[in-house]
Amino acid sequence: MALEEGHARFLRCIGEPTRLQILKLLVEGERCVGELVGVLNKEQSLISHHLRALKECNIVKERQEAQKVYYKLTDARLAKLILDSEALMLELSLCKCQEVNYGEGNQRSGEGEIRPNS
Amino acid sequence: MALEEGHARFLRCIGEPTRLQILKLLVEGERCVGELVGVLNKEQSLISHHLRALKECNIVKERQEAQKVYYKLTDARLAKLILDSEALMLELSLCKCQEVNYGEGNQRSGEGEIRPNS
DNA sequence: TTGATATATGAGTTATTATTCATATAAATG
DNA sequence: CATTTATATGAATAATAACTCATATATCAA
Repeated sequence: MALEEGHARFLRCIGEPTRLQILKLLVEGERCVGELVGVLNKEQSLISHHLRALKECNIVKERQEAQKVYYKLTDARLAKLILDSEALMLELSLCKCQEVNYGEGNQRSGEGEIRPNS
Repeated sequence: MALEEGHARFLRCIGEPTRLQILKLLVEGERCVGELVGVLNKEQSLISHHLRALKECNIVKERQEAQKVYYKLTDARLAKLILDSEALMLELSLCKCQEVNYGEGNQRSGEGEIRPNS
């Protein structure tokens, strides 16, 4: 059962919304922590914690440049896995979020942009 | 962010050791609850709860025959995803379970620390 | 009908994980 | 040196999720 434990741990590590957002940005290329914080508009410590979780699973690796730390995927096949699983989820309506519809996936959050709810 | 939520939910649904064990059996073909309970040697109610979770995510579907209920994957691509992600996990040593080493411990890591425990 | 078998369910408890807050480290800059 | 900028960390709390136990439902067989 050890095999399933590692496998499960890996899938759960990917399977968290904020980490998925991070990973989808890293699919496009290397990003430093500050960029991720800015784009995702979340607390810096939260992003750091999630990056650590990803690093501990060998899903991402880091590279320091001056004060900044850049992260990227450890392997291109991870990008494929992430994108493929997303496509499959959508196509098979797996885990449909009943209260939300996916079609409007256009999040263009700059930093500090706050939308008044209507 | 709704997209990532469904995606994450799906990955977490797969990413649980017992559910993965179930799924890997279903990759080979349809199984009824009793068979799963017998093979996995876990409580019947636990297996039932996990099957329900998988069903709610549309990952498996059921078919009743007499008293027995047979489960199978809803789509063959799920089997591929499960097997591919396992292979990738093994190949990249993602989320290595500290207490067990997977294949043969033949990985010569550059300067990585080899910590059998943490 | 009764009893046996197969599966499902809900409540309660425990375990795990995410998030925040405060603070620490570390590199650059003046 | 002190300060600013970028990132990391630990403790505490909040939110989820797994598991067990008791029990419910449903089908079959006598």
